Amino acid sequence: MATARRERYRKQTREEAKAVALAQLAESGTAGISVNAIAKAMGMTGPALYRYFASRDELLTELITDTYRDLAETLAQAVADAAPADRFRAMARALRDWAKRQPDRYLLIYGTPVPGYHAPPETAEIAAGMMRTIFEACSAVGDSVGDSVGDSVGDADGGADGGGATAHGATASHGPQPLTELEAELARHLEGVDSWVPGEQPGGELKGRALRTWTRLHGVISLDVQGQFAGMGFDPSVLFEAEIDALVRGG
Amino acid sequence: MATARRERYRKQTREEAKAVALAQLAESGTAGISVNAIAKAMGMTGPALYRYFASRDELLTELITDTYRDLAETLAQAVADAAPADRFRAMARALRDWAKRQPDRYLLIYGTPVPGYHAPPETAEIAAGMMRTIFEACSAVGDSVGDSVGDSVGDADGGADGGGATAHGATASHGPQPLTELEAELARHLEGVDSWVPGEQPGGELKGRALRTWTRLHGVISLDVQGQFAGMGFDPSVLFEAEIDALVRGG
DNA sequence: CGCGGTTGTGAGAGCTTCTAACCAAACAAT
DNA sequence: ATTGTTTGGTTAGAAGCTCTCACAACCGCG
Repeated sequence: MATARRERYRKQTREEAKAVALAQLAESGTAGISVNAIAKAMGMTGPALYRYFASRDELLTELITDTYRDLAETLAQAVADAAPADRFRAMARALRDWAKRQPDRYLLIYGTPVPGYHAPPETAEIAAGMMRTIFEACSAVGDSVGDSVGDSVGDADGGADGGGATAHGATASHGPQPLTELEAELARHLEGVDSWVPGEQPGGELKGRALRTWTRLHGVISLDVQGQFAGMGFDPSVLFEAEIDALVRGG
Repeated sequence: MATARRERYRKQTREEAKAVALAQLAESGTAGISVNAIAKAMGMTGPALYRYFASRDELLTELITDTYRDLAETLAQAVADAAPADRFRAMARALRDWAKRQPDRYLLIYGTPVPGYHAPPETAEIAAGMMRTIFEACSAVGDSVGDSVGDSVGDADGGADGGGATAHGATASHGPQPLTELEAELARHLEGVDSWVPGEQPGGELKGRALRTWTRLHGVISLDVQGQFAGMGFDPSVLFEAEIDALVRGG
C-alpha cells in the first residue's frame, strides 16, 4: 500500500470532476457538459482532465453508471425498509421521488440516448438488479392483495417461448438494434429472476405485472419530469397515485 | 404573383434543408444535426443556410413543430378512419406505429428536451389538438364498453379547482418551470376540451382516463423506442396490446 | 540524492455555430 | 435601358468545443 496516496488523490479529483459535471448537467442538460468548462471550474486547464478520463464519453458513461447504481440502491433500500404489505407503494414512490429530486439524472438514463454513446456492460447488470427490485415489490403486492385478475402479458401472440435461451433468439428477431453481449447478459439476469420467484413460469403473470409496473410508472414520471404536464391544471402526483392504485388492484 | 418565384424557391430550399436534417437526425441523433453538414450536403457553404434559418435552434424548432403536426394529423386521421367502436384501439396503434416507424422523431418531441430549447407557442396548440384526439378516442371507448370503474384522477388531493382560470393558478403553484404564455394557452385549450366533451366536468373521469391513456401508451412506447426492452425476451407489441386492453376495460 | 512515473501546461488540428464584409444575380422602377 | 434594391451566395474570422502532442514540473521511491 505504498503509493496509495497517488491513487487516493486520483480518485478524489475524478470524483470532483464528476460532481462538477453533474452540476453542469443540472443547469444545461446533457449537451452542456464540457470537459474544458469542468477543468476550468476545478482550477486547471482543459487537457489536464484527459489524464483522468479518456474522453468525454467515458465521463458521461461513468455519470450514467453512477446514476444507475444510485437509483437501484435507492429503490432496493426503500423496499427493504418497508413492511411487506407496503413494499410496492414504497418502491413506486421512491422511484418518483428520486426522479423528481434530480430530473436530469433520470433523463440521463431514461431520456434520449446520447448520440454516439452505447451502454457499457455494467449498466445491464445494474438495470437487471433494478428489475429484480421491481419484481420483488410486485410479488410483495401479491401477498397483500392476492393476484386477482391478471391477464398474462408475456404469452399471448405466439408469445414468449419457454425457458432456455429464450431472450437470445426472440430479441434478435424483432429487436431494433442488434443483440450485444450486454443484452444477452441482461437476458440471463432476467431469466435468473424468473426462476428466482417461487413458482413463477418464465413469461408468466408476475413478469407481465412487473413490466406493466415499470412502463406505467415510467410513463407518468418521464412526462412529468420533462414538463409535458405543464399548464394542464392537475397534480401529477395524484395521477401517479392513481396508477399505483390501479396496479395494486391487479390491472 | 410576380415575386412568387422567389418565395417558392425559398420554401423549397428550406424544405430540402429540413429533409437533410431529418436524415442526419435518423443516423446521428439530435446532436448530430449540423448546419455546416446540411449546407455541404446541399452543395453550398455553411453560412449560406443562415439566410434561411436564423439559427440552428430555429431549424430544430421547425423540425419539432413539423413532427408534432405530422403526429397529430396521423392520429386524427386514424381516429377519423376507424369505426366508432374501434377508434380507441386505432388511435393507440397509430401512435405506436408512427413512433416505431420513426423513433428519432418520437424522441425529438418526447425525449430529453434540447438544452437551451424552449417550445414555441405553436407547439402547445398542436399538442392540445393531440390531446383532443385522445379525448375523442377515449370518449369513443365509452360508447362501446361503458364507463365501468373509473376512479376520478383529477380531484382527489384537494384536486382540480373548478372552471375559470383553473390551470393558470394551479400550475404556477406546483409546476417545475414558470408558467409561460404558451402553457396558459394550452390550459385554455384543455379547458375547451373539457367543456367540449358532452356532460364532462373539468377534471372529471374522462380527463383522468385520457391522461392515463397518454401516460401508459407513452410508457411502453418510449421505453421500446429507446431500446430499453432489448434482450428481455418478450414482444413489446404484446405488452402494448395488453395495455390497450386494460385501458378499454376501464383501468 | 537522483531517477521515473504522474500530472500539469501551452500549442495546435479539426470540428462546431454564427457574424461581418463583400460580390453577383435577379427583381422593381424610373 | 439604365438605375437601385433586395436576395443568395461566397470567404474570413471570432469563440467555442474535443482531443493530441511535446515539454516541463513535481512527488514518491530506492
